[in-house]
Amino acid sequence: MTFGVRWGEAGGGGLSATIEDVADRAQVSVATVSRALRGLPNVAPSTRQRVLEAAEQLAYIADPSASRLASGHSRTIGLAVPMLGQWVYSKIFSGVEAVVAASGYDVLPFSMSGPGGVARFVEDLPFRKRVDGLLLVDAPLDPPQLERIRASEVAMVTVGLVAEDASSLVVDNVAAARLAVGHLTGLGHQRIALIGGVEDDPYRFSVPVDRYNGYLEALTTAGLQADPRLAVPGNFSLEGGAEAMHELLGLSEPPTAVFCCSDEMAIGAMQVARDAGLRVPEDLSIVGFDDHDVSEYLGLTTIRQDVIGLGERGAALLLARLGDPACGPVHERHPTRLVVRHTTGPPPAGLEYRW
Amino acid sequence: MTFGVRWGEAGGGGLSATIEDVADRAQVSVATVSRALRGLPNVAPSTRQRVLEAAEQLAYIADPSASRLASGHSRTIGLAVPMLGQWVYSKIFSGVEAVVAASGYDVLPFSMSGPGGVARFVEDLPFRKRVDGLLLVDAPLDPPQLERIRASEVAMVTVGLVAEDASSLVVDNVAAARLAVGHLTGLGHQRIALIGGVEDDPYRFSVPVDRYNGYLEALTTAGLQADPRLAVPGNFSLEGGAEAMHELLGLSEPPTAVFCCSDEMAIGAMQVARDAGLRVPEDLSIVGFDDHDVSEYLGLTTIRQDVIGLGERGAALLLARLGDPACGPVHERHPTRLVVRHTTGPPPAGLEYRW
DNA sequence: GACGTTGATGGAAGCGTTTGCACAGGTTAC
DNA sequence: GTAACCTGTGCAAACGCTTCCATCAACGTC
Repeated sequence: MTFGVRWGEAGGGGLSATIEDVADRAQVSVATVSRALRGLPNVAPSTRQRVLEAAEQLAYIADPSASRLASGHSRTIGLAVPMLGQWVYSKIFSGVEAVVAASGYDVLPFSMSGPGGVARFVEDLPFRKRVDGLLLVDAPLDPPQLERIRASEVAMVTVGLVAEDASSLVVDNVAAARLAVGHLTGLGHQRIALIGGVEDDPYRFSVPVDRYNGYLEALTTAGLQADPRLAVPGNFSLEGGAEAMHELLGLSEPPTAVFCCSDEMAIGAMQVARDAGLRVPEDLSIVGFDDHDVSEYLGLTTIRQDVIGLGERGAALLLARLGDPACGPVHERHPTRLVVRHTTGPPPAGLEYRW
Repeated sequence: MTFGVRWGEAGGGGLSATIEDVADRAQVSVATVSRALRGLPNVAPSTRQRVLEAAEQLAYIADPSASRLASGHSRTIGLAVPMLGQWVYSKIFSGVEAVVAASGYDVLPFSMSGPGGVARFVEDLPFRKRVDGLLLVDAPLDPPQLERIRASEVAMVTVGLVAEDASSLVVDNVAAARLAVGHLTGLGHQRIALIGGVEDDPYRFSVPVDRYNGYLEALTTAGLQADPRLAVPGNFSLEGGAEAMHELLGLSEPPTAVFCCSDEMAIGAMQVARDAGLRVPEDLSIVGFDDHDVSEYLGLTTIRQDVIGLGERGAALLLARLGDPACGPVHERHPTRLVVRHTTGPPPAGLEYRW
C-alpha cells in the first residue's frame, strides 16, 4: 500500500496512484471509489465529491489494464484498413479517431498491407482480446474469412463490403462510376478508357471491380461498345496512373476521355497527358474518383465521396452497437456525387467524325 | 475453469482459452506455460514442445490486459501527432506502424488537434498508464510542458523538437529553407515571397518559424532586403496557400518567386497563380517543402524529406530504448535535399531591371 | 412499534497473467 | 562422499481494478 502523502498537489513524481490511494484519502472503500469515479448510481453526493477531490489531488487515473481485465471490456476499437498512409484511409482514420477519442475509447490501427496481407490478418486475428469492436474497411473477405472474424466475437462494422449481422457502410461504386462515365458519354465521348485496380488482384478488392462494372454499364447505356484495350490497371497509385496513361497514349486509336478509379491515378494520368502535349480537357477529358484534397485545386472533375464522414459514421455506428448490443445491424449507403470541374469537356472536334 | 475439450481443432467458437486451459492440456503448471510461450530459458525442450502444441490446438493467445497488469508493461507505443489525416503525419504514421507492428507492439494514436489541442494533451496526458513509450511529433512544447510529460515516466522519442533525455529526430528546417530560397536567389530572383504558417500561432510550432528564419538568412546571404509584406501566412493547407497567393498577387509589386513552407500550400498557390494567368515558372517560380506524393507529378520544385523514414526511424529508436532502457538518448538530424523540377526558373526578363 | 424497502457502503472474490521463491533431482568439483 | 550448483518445475502472491453480495441505517407504511 502506498501513502497518499506521496502525491503532493504537484500531482506527479514517481509511481502512480492506485484506487486504493484514493480510497484511503477519501476515507471510503475502493468499491465506492470505483463507483463514484465512474458515475454509477447509489453513491451519496457528498461521498462522490470527496472521492473526486481525492482523485484530483492524486492525479489518479484508473489503470486501463486492470480495468479491462476486471470488466472484460477493453474500451478500444480496432480499425483495419488495407493500407495506412493511403489518402483515403488516412482520412477515414482521422474521422474515426475524432469520434472514438471523444467517447473515451482508444483506437487501435491495423494495416492489412503488412507481411501476409489480408490472409495473415484473418489467420492471426491480431485484434483478438484487445478490442471490443472492429471497424473493417475495404477488406475483400470471402464468407469463410468473415465467419472466422465473426467467431472472434467482436462487434463489427464494415465499410465497403456487406456482411450479414455486422453493420455496414457502403458507397454504390457501380452507380458512381456509371455517373462519371455517363458524364463523359453525355459530352459526346465515344472512346472512353478506364484506369483501374491491379491486374489479377490477389486480394480481389471489390472497389475496382464495382467501378469497372459501372463503367461498362454506362457504355452500354450510351450504346457504345467496350474496347478491352481501353481498360488498363493503374494500381490506385500516382505512378500506376501515369504508366496506364502512357499505355493508352500508345494505342493506335487513343481514347478521348479517361475515367480513373482514383484521383491519385487521375493526377498521374493528367501529368503524362500534358507531358505528351495534350491539352486537358480540349484534347483529352479526365474524370477521377474520391475528391482528393488537391483535386479541387487541380480542377479535376471527379466523384466526390465524404471519406472523413465515412470514418465518423462507421465509428459512431460501432460505438452505438457497443453501447447497446441489442440494436441490430444497420446497412447504410453513403452518397456520392459528380463534381464537374475543368478536366472534362466535349471530345476534340476533329475527331468526332473520325468514327 | 474451462475444459480443454471445448476447443476443438476448429480453434474457435465461444469463449477464449486461458493459460490454464493450455496448462491442463499440456499437463504442466501455468507458470511453465507462461515461460514456454514467451521463450524464457529453463524450460525443457520437450516440455516447451508440448506447451506449444497445446496452445496451438486451443488457438490460445495471452490476454494482453492480464499480461500488462501482471508485468507492468503495455507493449504499446503512443504516437502523438498534431493532426492525423494531414499528409505528412499520415506518412509518418504508416512508417511507425510498419515498424511497431513487426515487433509485436501495438501503436496507439493521439491527435493533438482535438478539443483543447496541445494544452489539453499535456494537461490530461491521455497516454498515461497505457503506453510504454511515446513518439511525440512536432509538438511545440515549452520546458514545463516537457517536464510534465517526462514526469509521466514513459520513454520518449521526439520528432521535430529537441528535448534533453529523450531521443530526438529533427530536420534542419532552417538550412533546408535556406537551400530552397538560395535556389531562387541563385536564379536571379530578388523579390521572393514566403507562404508560411499561421499568424500568431497559439501553438508556436517550430517548423514554420525555422523555415521563415532560413528564408531570411538566404535573403541576407544574397544581399537582399526582406519585405515584410511578402511573408504571408498559409496555414499549411491548400486553401491557405491559395488565399496567401491571392494576397501576394494583389500587392503593388508582386513577387517573382514564392517559397511555400509546405507542398500543399504550394499547390494551392500554383493554382491561383495559373488562374490569374501567370505561367509557372516563366512568370512566377514556386518552391514547396515536403515532397508530397503528387509533387513529382505536378513538377513541383521542392525540399524533399523522407517522412516515412522519419516515422520508421523514430519507432525503431523508441523500441530500442524500450528494449534497453540503459542506452542513452540519441539525437539525429535527418537529411533534406532540394529537388529541382519545373516550377522554378529565372525571373521574367522584363522585370529584371524594374528594380 | 414491527416490518419490508430503499439507498449507501464495505468485504472479498474474481479477472488472467507474471514472477519470486522453494524444491527436487542430477551434475560437477573437490 | 559431501558440498555447491545448476535445471526444470510448481506454488502462490501479486498486479489494480470491477462487481456480487451482505450489511446497516434511515424511512415510510399498516
